[in-house]
Parts: sequence; structure tokens; C-alpha cells
Amino acid sequence: MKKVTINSVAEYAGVSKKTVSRVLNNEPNVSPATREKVLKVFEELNYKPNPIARGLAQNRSFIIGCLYDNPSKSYITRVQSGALEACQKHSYNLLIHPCELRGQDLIDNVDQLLTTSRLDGIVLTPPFSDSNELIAFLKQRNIPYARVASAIEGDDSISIRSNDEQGAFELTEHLINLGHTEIAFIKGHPDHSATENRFSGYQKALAKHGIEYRERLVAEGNFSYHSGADSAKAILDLEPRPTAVFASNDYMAAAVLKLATQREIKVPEQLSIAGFDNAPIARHIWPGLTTIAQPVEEMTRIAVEELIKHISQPQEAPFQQVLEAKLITRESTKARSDS
Amino acid sequence: MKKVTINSVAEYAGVSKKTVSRVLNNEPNVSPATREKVLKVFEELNYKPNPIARGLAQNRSFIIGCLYDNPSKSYITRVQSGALEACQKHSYNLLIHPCELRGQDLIDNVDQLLTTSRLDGIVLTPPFSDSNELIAFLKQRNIPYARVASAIEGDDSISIRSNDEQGAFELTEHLINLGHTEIAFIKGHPDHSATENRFSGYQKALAKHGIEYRERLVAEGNFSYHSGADSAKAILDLEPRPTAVFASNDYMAAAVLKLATQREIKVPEQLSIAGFDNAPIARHIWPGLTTIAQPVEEMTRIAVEELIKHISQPQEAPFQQVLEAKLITRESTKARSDS
DNA sequence: ATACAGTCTGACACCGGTGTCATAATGTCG
DNA sequence: CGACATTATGACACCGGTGTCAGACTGTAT
Repeated sequence: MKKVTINSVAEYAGVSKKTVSRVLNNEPNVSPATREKVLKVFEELNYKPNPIARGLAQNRSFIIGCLYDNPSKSYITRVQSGALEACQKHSYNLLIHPCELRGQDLIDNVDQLLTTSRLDGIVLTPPFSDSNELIAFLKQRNIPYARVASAIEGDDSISIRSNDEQGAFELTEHLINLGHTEIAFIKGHPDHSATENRFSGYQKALAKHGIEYRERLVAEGNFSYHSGADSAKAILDLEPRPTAVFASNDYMAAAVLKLATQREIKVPEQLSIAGFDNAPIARHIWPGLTTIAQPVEEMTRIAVEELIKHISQPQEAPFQQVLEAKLITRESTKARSDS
Repeated sequence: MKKVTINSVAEYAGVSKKTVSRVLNNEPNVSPATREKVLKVFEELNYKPNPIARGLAQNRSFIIGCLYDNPSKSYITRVQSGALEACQKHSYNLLIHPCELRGQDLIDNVDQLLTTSRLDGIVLTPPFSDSNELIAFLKQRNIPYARVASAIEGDDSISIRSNDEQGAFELTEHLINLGHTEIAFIKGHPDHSATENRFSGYQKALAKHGIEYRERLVAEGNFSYHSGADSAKAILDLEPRPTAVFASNDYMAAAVLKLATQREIKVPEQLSIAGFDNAPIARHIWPGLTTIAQPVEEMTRIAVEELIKHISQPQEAPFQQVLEAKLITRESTKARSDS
């Protein structure tokens, strides 16, 4: 199998390299006859352009980087799957790069990444999507980026998020409608903007229904299962015990369920539990978790598609979009028993 | 920030491009003085070689591809994390490429991947690590590859696996030592070689302890939670009901636990359940699952390291290694109650 | 026929490195 | 001290594409 390069194609078709390149890139000013002829040779020789050479000439790599630092593996998996879909569609590749937001050398780390990989663009997933420091750095380096699930509004970049506040509001209202008034809340990681939004949705729903907000019902988590276990302990020790718990993600909700089951507190009869995200675990446990389905894959897919669009032809208009979240009811929530 | 290329370094240092290149690649035949001088200029100008140009000249991309088709997200996450560690250490990048083993166009798909990305090597994760068709194709195309968790022995490629049979044997023996004799087994996906190995470990342990193997206790799964749920149904409907279930991975074990809990069968008092892999879910549910810890990250890390080593200097000797699996005891298994 | 704009095409340099080979400088040995 | 091997260095082509620009070839208006 001999290598087929642009030179062999040009020679075979009896035209210049440049003309072949024009056909390759759909450039104008090629006569239909010539174009046809070259395309035929592509077929005949089964020619595929070398992306590396192309990259060198255009100073592009056709690679998108995905930055993450997230305790939820399933979240990352979903992010990747959305990003991959967009990449494959546009013949880009996806390079994954986990690193720590709080690492002292975050900027150095990303700098290193950029110089060793020449990424064409970067998708920032939470908590990076809200890191002003990182964003400033990328701007300075002139690297295109897109932000997923970020709270920063009105800047001039690509940003897709889902409506966390609305989701949390609906979920809280669902619990209230079931008769619950003592609803504990477990916060997420303070570095994630979703944390504040979900908390705010919870508070607003309480307010709307005239239920007093009580700080003692709120525990600090960080989205990890482990933090959920700690919060669960604090909450289940409360006297009187709340009749419902709303955890800011499904992993923490699962931790609450585990502890409740260990203590032989019946869920949902004695305690309703709800999560957020609709992670796989929400339906892998019994009772299944009532939760909010967040379109993580779709958010990321759109973010990457817009990013690629932006790379090929930088426009002025920033692309911003908010997707809706949706309530999923399962067995873990039930009307409060009045006993 | 002006671009620093090999030309500017050469000019600044007062040597030729080629000499700079020599220093860059640690080639011999550079006088210590010159080397020193050039290295100093590297520092001074903060020079980083452009990997794309380097790739073009050497026909390399410094990218490793990772192929997967696996229903277990946590498995994939762990694979990635091991692969990333090795890649970062050697300044390679990791490109992830999910695709379907049973897809008609698997070969086309991989062919496409190779021509659009010029991968330097590929890590095959199950079930690809056992696909003779794919391996033949990679050989023909002369693409280096490493196989993770494959059963194929004695071929001349890099292969790392863990001792599935031994793990399953130990786990089964653990159940037998707890007094169980009616031990149901849920098989994994037939395309994965681990499936056969785990099954064989189960059978050998039964044989060693003089327990008759009964086919009716065996259900066919495919590693997905869903298949575990189906198998769980079949097993829990058996009369008399087995006193223990050994599922070939933790997701399927979790499905058994869910159904048992739904049916108010007490675990582990009335039913012991064990899984395999030590996936996160094993400790996120109650009772925690007794399982076998497989060093997935380590296997993949070693596989990628050997692959990279092989790429830079192809040796003759195939690298093959088998890592041990380890029993983790949690709450889901208990001595059989004689009631 | 002449001028001029618009379309098509190819020669050539260039992206930023590496490989080959010739040559200069140095060292070794009889 | 000359002959020869070894080490150090650079000139130059090359990897496989793209960008620039000049020139040839159309068509249309004068």
C-alpha cells in the first residue's frame, strides 16, 4: 500500500498541487470539469489528506481539548459523550485533560497543555467554566473556548447551561406538593455555579409556598458521594428529623439513601429523598431516586459544535443558550405520612 | 508574545537549526559547550518545539488512541485514567474513540480514525482486545497496539491482564466457606474474554469443594445493569431460591440487590450477593458489595507505557503481564443461615 | 479591434521541524 | 609528522499540505 499524497494526486490528475488543494477545500475558482476530474482521482487512489501536514500549514491541530475536575464520573462520561458526538461530526478529535482547579499551577498546567498539543479550542466544564483566572489566560493567549454550565452571564463567549434554578425550584415544589415542609438541602461544591443556582431554586420554592427557610436544614456538600455521606449523617441526626431531603446531585442523594437504609429509616415512607442530574445511579438503586434530568450530553454537544463553528469562522455574536431541566419522578419521594 | 521557533533559537544561539534539533532530541555528536549554550537559549526564550511540525517530519502524531465499547461507564473512566497517566508522563495525548464491536463497519470506522488522526498507537480495551479481525487489520496496517484484559495468549504483542479466573475462584471460595452451596452465577458479555475466565474460576472453585455444578443456577448477562436486572429476575424466581449470587460485575450485582430489596428479600441474611470489579457503585449502595478489586487503572497504565516504549524503539520481545485480583469483603455476603 | 474585469491555474515560498550527507575540526597511532 | 578515524557542525532537501501572487484565459463593453 503506497502512500497517496497530494503530489501523487496532482501528477495523476495532471494538475498542480494547488488546484488539488482547492478542490480539497471547496475553494472557488476551479472549473467544474477540473473539479470533477480531481474528485475522480480522489476516489480512484483513495486519497485522504494528512491532517498533520494540514495542521502545520494552517497552524491548526483539529483537536479540541476538554478540561475537567469533577468528582462525578458519570457527569464526565456524559460530557465526553456529547463532546465526542460534535467532534466526530466535524472531523475533530477530542483530547481529555483532567486537572485540578485548586492546583497552584493550574495556569502552568494548561499552558503546558497548549504548547504541547496546539489545541484549536477548549471546552470548559464546571468548575473551570467559572474560573475567571483561567478564562483571562485563554483570552490573553487567544485560544477559543466554550463554557458548559457556567453562571457567568453577558461575557462575549460561547456558553451553554441548563436552568438549574428552575429545576431545583420544580423539584422542591414537587416535595412541597407532597406535603413536606421540613425539607433538608445538601449543597454542592462551592466552586460550581450550579451549587448556588440549585440552592436558590430551593429557597424560592419555599418562599413561594410560604415555608420558612431554616438554615439548620442545610448541609454543605461538594458533589462527591463521600461528602453526601457526611451531610446525611448531620441531617439524619437532626431532631426532629426532616421528612424530605433534597441533595444537589444524585451521588449525594444515594449516600443519604444508604445511611437511611442502614438506620432502618424507610424510604420513602418515613423519608423522601431527591437528587439532581439523573445520573445512572438514580435508577440503579432501590428505591429509584426522584431527580432532575439535566441534558448534559446535549449541552456539551452544542457547546463543542459552536466552538468548532467559531474556530472556522470567528463571528462577533457570542452564542449563549439555556436548556430546560426536567423533573423525573421515581420511588424515593412520597406524600408525607401524617402519623 | 512572538512565536519562538527553532529558527529563532538557532539564530539567537548562533548555531544551525540542525544543531538545535540535535540538542532537542538528545542526539550524540554535540559538544558539551554547544549543548549548554543551546539549552540556555531554550530557557531564555522559553522555547517549546511544535509537536505538529515534529509529527510531520517524523510521521508521528504523539497521540495514542483508546478504543472502547463497554456498557460500564466506570470501567471506561478507570481505563482512561490509567491511560492518561501514562500519556502525560511521556508527553503523549490521549484520543478517545468509542465504537461498536458488532458494527458492520468496525474496520472502516477504525480505518477512518487512522487516516484522519495518524495515531501512533492504539490501546484496545475489552471487547476489542480479543477481536482477531481488528488485530489482523492493525497488523496489516502496521499500527502498534496494546491489549488490555485480553485472553489471547502467546501472540507477539503487548498484553496486560488481570487474573480473572483466580479472582472468581477466590470469591466463589469465599461464598463456599460461608456455607453456601447454592450459588447462582451471572455471566458477562459473551464477547469479553473475562466472561469465560470468571465463569471458569467459579466452576473450578465448586469442583474443588465437591459442589455439583448446576446449569440452572447460571444466567446469561452482558455486564450492563439492565441485563443484570433480567438475570436477577430469573434467579430469584428459582425454586428453591439460591442462597448466594455471584454476578460477573458490580453493576449486575447491584441489579440483583435492587430486585431483592424490592421483593423484601433480606441481603445478606437471606441472600448473599457478590460482584466483580470493585466499581464505585459497590460501596455506594447498602449493603456494600463484596467484590473482586481489579487493577484496571494499573493495567491500562502499564499497557500504554509499554506501547509508548514500543513506539519509540520497537523491540522484539512481546511484553505480557498478569496482575493479581484481590478480594474485598463488604456487607453483602454473610454466612448462610440454617433456618 | 481594444480595454478591462473576472475566472482559472500553477510556480514558488512557507509552516517548523527532521534526515542525509558533505565538510571542518579534532584526536589517535605508527 | 602524515594517514586515518572520529567527532562536531551546517547546508539543503524533505515531510504534505496551504498562502501569495503572477499570468493565461475567458467574456463583455466600448
